[in-house]
Amino acid sequence: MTLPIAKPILQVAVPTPLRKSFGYLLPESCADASLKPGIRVQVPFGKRSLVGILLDVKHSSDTPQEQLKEAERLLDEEPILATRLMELCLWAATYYQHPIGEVFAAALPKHLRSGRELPSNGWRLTTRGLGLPPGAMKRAVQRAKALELLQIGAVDDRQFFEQKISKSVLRELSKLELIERCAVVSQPVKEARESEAPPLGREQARVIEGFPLGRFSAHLLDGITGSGKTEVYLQLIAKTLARGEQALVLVPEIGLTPQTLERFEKRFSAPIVALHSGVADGERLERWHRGRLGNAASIIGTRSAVFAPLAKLGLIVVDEEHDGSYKQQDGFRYSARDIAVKRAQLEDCPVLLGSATPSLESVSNCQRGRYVRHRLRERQGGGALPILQTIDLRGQNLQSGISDALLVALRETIAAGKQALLFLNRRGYAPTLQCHDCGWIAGCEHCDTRLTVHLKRRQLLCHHCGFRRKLMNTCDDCGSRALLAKGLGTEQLDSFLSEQLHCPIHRIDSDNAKGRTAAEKFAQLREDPCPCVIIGTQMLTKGHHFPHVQLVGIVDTDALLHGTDFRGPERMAQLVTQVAGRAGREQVGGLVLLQTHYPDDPLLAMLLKQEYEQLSEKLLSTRERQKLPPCGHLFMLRTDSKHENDGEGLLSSVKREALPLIPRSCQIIGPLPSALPRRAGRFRHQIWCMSPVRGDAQLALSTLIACAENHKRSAHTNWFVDVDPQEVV
DNA sequence: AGCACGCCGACT
DNA sequence: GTCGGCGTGCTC
Repeated sequence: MTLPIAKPILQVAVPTPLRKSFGYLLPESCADASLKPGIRVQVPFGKRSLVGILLDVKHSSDTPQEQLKEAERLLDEEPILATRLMELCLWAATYYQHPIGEVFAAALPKHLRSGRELPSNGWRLTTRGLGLPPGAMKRAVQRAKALELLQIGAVDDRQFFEQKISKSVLRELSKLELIERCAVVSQPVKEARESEAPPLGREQARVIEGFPLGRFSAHLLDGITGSGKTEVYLQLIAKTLARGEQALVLVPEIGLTPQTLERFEKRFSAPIVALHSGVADGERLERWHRGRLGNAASIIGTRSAVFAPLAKLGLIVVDEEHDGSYKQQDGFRYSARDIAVKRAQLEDCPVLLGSATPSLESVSNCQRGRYVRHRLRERQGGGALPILQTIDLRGQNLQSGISDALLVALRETIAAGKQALLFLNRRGYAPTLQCHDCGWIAGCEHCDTRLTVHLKRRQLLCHHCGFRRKLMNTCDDCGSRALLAKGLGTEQLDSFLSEQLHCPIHRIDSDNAKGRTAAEKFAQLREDPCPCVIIGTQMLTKGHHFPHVQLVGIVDTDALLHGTDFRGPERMAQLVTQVAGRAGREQVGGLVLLQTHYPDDPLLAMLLKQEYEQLSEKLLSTRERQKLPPCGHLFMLRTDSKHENDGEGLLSSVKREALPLIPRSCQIIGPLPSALPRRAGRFRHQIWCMSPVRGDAQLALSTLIACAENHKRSAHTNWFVDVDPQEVV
């Protein structure tokens, strides 16, 4: 007697915001297909047809068999996601409690999500080609050579090129239906011919020599600006390539400038592939595929590149690991840095997090022995550290936010033929427009915020939602013409300094320098040592070198001092240290001046000593006392709603229902309105879910999610979760 | 999130 | 009469 063989059930991750996977029957026509997890499956879903990822093949299902639909077709023969990437996505879906289908969608290039075929990169014999007698086409030398090569199996384009078999020969064979295009896995490019590796410093050499490739370990490269972190990355990548393995390098969103990429490309003969938001979909698929097949020696990319496939991953580098842009701020809110560490674990390779100002998360991981800490305290090329000083603003005369002392310092710097840099984290001319007669303030129609004055554009702009209106001449309320632009922005600094100083003023902010323009400006400032003033926002801080800058001025230190959330002091310390690091790299006597009304502030005092490490330990002990991240775990359930009280109402009832089921170690705080209660016309609220035990916080969050899912969905109220939130405002 | 169903008001 | 507004419910 034979047992009835149960029909296989395909468990599929479907791109939908539902937190589950879906089961499908295997169509008869695919009965003999190989069903490897990681292939794409086209499935009916409601009235639609979607591309999902096969997670598993089962023989039973929770849903009754008769409710299962048949899958429409299998889109791949071989998995497009390797086992380890599948594991990584599954882990991320659990860790971030995010719908599995959307996690997979985030890990795939758009073209693969929409069901397109993988690009072909080689040739294989057709059935007819396989049937050819050995030694066929003896007289057509080139064709015979091609067929000979193909006897072993599929061959990629690069090998034909190396064997000097031309494309036309292959095209003819293809016309004869002897060969066809296909996707081939090729060997990673092994030759890592390094060029012009500069001599290493003692500290750098120690890191590289002792670095354990070949198995999982996590490392923090804690190196002051100018200490040569990038050189350490490059040499470790070289070692990785020499082992026949590939490297994955993550950089912050703005860090992947053409110069950065160039530095990597110049160094290695092996192909380096860049993945960032500027790469178009078609090209992205091409590059993604090259990594998967081993044709790319390394991938360097921003956040989403953490999911990029690499056939033989041997090293992951996360540069400027403290940078906030690694955390996605909408939809699937993952941290690429944290996923990178998990990925290294799954791939069994080392991960190196680098920063001059490590996040408290990483500092804490070092203290707990989870990461190995490597310190680089010497500046390469011997550049001296700049001197930090405060300018006490109390009672001082200010013009456009600049004190006389700072103005003098600027004049002296320019007179000495050097460059100066001013940091002000506020673009536009002024943050407020106020009526001098009645006190009216120009506010945004859609947000609880003021409109920023942009004088050159004659516009008022909301920096939160993008709302704009023409700069008016009269007050909306009383019609007075006495309108004052109050407060300070980079545009105003620009025009003030243009009057005061007789040198070029370069403003670098997103109004003024975007994309290519910014890159060109950076390049120009790097090359040209002529005296000038560079004014910039946060854009300045992200890893750019300004070798000729001698003076750095932090115009509004107090704004940084009074940050909005518990990460404020940490961000302040990182920002000031990073900005200070722009000074004096190749100059002696670099000077950083911080304008402040609070020269005695303890945080500032510590910053002046330039002991970020001690400072971060101090901040960490404060977090320890408050049980805030990374010393406690923080998850949030957030809402945004059209009507003021809907979100809060939803959160209150979710909290009430969930509370009895929540672990004792958990603290549930809220619902609270967000610091900017209304943004882009929507009201925002949140619940904090905190516990010293991660598992407990996770459990509490899933309870909250379960309760939220039980509420009927309203068209006007959205809710979403944020695990390890970056901004708590 | 889509997408359809279904129930009410104000148009040809 | 029916076009379309959005509240409600479902997706293997």
